Amino acid sequence: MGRVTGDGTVGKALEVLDQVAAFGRPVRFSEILAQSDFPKPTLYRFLQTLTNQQMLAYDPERQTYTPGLRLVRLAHTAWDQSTLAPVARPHLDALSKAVGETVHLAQLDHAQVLYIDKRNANNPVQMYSQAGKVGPAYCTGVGKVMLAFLDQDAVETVIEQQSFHGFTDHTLDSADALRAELSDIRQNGYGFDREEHEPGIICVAMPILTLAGRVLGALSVTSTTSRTNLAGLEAYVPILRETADKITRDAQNWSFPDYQTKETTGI
Amino acid sequence: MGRVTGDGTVGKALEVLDQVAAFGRPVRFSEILAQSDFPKPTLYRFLQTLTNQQMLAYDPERQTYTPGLRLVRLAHTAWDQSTLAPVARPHLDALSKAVGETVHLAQLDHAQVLYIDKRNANNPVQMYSQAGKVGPAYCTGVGKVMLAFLDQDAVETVIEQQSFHGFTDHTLDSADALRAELSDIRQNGYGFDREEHEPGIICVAMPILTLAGRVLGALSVTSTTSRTNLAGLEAYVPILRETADKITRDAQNWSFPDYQTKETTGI
DNA sequence: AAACTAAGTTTCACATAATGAAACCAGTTT
DNA sequence: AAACTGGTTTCATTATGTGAAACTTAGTTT
Repeated sequence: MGRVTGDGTVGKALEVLDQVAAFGRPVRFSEILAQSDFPKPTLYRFLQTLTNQQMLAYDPERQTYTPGLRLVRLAHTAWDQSTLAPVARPHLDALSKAVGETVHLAQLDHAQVLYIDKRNANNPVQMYSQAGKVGPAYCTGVGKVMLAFLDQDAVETVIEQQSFHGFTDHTLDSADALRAELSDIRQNGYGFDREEHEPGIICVAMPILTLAGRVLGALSVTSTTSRTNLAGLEAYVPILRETADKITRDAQNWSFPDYQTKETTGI
Repeated sequence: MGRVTGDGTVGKALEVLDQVAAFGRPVRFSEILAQSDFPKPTLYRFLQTLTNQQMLAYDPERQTYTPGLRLVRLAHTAWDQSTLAPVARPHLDALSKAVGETVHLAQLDHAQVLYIDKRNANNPVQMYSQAGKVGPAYCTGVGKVMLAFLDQDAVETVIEQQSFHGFTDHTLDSADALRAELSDIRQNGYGFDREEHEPGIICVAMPILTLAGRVLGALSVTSTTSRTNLAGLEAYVPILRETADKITRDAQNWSFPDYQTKETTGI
């Protein structure tokens, strides 16, 4: 039959969940239906189930669905256990204090960049708003340095999945351009975003690798062309490398999360 | 046969997901099996499906499961669309700056307090680590003020679900004690945490209500007995009330999320 | 090295649960 | 009042999920 999901009913339900999330705003049944491959009653049932399960929230007033609170609860654990964030946190704090610019911590998820943590330039942060955000891999500093250190065939798989939308006129808009850039990055050990995603926004990025060389994530320091330039950002390379190394070291050791006291401090 | 979930296969799968998350650490198949009502192969299949779907992450090295990255992605949207956080953010920033103490924004989820956002006292924040965290309703400032303004029968339902564990010797450890406290809070319009959850930790909390009086969430300012006392915290009541009012007002207006430009700023 | 054991994985007959065409039920519009 | 449109329910059919039992490693013991 038609290409669906694999993973049976559960997979299908999660597909619906993704669809709703993808709208990025409260959506009505009919809007989802229009996007969906599922027949009306099937979709209807999934939405009911997901809502029951608090994976979606339903606003009876406006008759709209949004992703539900249960996700927030679950994600807390996910963030704390399946990402670099807890290990990286102190190092990210230090880095942030040292450079005084916006810093990001990201990981690769599928073929996308997933932002895991962030410190804002000066104003005391509004984080989670950004953690969990996804972005294109081919035109962000963190994205490119992570791709650069993937193994050859993994890169190709990921490259195939990029859509190469030209955000600015500096955006690398072809697989070949990207391959060349990745090769450069591999050479240097770090990379830049030269206003490739947003005009005026530049960054320098450093991969976080295991001792064996596997990609764990990436760090970046972001600024604007009005405040500095690439040469200015390059000055941060040493401290970025240091920070990345520390994270690597901690991650390596910490990999035995031997029964940490689950809740030492109350919230 | 035995009480399960309702919501068919999807519900069961999500139950498993919760179980894994509840461990709060990477878990092996056999550990989950021990907790689970599902027979071995059934559980096995669910874990496979969830892992496939990135709702769980599997570490083949240690043979352990943890909540997966997909949750982080999804929660971002949930947080941004189904919580007070985006509306409250600027007001929370202002409040934080004004009082210089740790402030929390929370909502009620099931019978628990779900922390949605936070600003730390002085050190520039490590938020998401806390957002998504859940806590008991009966012995936190935010929990109690939210319960206080629920309608009568809703309160009773919630009270039944509390477990009344005595965290400290100030903890309200019975339904009746709690009912009395709620009545006081209703009188005053705000409430305290008198070291009920953690010794030395006190807070003043203010509900966020709709104009019609329905509970949306709660705010709190937290401090320690070494730095101040309840009278000291009470001084924050006016600014807390003001902040809560502003959030109410914005939430009321903002409820038509009329096609906001999905991504104005890149990350 | 043969005999246990425990943890994880696969099989397969069976029963349950998901499926979706069609029908139904508001509200709205023509 | 007839013809939409968006949402909900029914129900026979079928696909899917189910779990006892069997099997496969890998790790211990005798």
